[in-house]
Amino acid sequence: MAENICSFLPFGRSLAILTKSYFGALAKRLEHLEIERYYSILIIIHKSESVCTQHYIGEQLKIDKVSMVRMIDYLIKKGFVKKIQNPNDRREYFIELTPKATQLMPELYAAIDEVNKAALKGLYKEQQKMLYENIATIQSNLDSLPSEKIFINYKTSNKKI
Amino acid sequence: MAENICSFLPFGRSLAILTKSYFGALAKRLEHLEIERYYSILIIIHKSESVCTQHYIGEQLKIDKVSMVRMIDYLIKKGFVKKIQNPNDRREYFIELTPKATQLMPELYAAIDEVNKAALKGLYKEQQKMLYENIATIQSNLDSLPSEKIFINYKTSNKKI
DNA sequence: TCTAATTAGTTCGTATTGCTAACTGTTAGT
DNA sequence: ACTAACAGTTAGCAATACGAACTAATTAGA
Repeated sequence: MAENICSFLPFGRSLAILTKSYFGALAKRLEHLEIERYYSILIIIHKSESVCTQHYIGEQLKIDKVSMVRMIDYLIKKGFVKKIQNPNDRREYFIELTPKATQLMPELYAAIDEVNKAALKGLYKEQQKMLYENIATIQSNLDSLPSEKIFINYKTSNKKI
Repeated sequence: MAENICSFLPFGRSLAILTKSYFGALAKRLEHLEIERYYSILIIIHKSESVCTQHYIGEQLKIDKVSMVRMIDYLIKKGFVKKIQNPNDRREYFIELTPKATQLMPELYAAIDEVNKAALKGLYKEQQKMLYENIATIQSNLDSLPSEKIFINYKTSNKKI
């Protein structure tokens, strides 16, 4: 088509489709691992310089606390994180990586790096930098707008394409 | 933080959060309308130069056929589209906008334009153009990677933030 | 022509996630 | 001591993606 029909769609629609494709590729790249979701939670914990509560993780990833409970439960069940009550504030629990998860992190970073590189192929370093900056700008613009909460899910299926 | 923790996350995570924010803002901007979802389906139909089958719409928006059934049913129930069996291939149904939907389209485009403008505020026209191009490039890169199907949902809630 | 394969769309069941609301236990403020 | 706020939990609802099985219609092939 001369004028792609997608150019009329809301900007966010392009992003949604892009996001979907990205996580599809990442899931494929990581399918040999024992875990197929919640990588970002592991990264937040791993990269955090301090201890992480569920509240903190949820804030970073914009995940609500109820969903956080479910996700952390899953990660505990899989043996990737453990929950340690903060003795100084017993309402909180510190979420920590198990050795099993720690051991897995380099591979996770490598996979992410690989998919990022593949996704950004053909963009000059300058363009990549600008892209990240623009995304940050847009995020900041949107954060200042009135909005309704929106629900976004990612779930891998077993179907290969 | 000097080095934002988010910079370590998969690129797609930034996109996911951005997408979420975008649709939150758009939903807010459109909350006075009688419809709160599936705008993109209406746009695909409206902008298409030919008739639209469910199959075609799903392909454009990367929505699976089962979900398409539900969405079209919703739009029919709301009186925004109607389904007309193709006499030349009675397996197919053409999805068409009702006058009610047609009448609503200008406002929808205006709202999208407004949110897009707000989202892209601070980016020069050149940068915006580059952004769109880069997104298209990345999409094309990702389309050529092996992937698993991924599930993405958007649902507005009633909670205001 | 007759049969098999394919296609458009539907229905059912399952899984995931976000939300609200109500709840427990803990901490902080007055 | 009493109350409010907070971290996290639980239960239930809604929305969406998926696979599988299905119907009806069409197309391809022998």
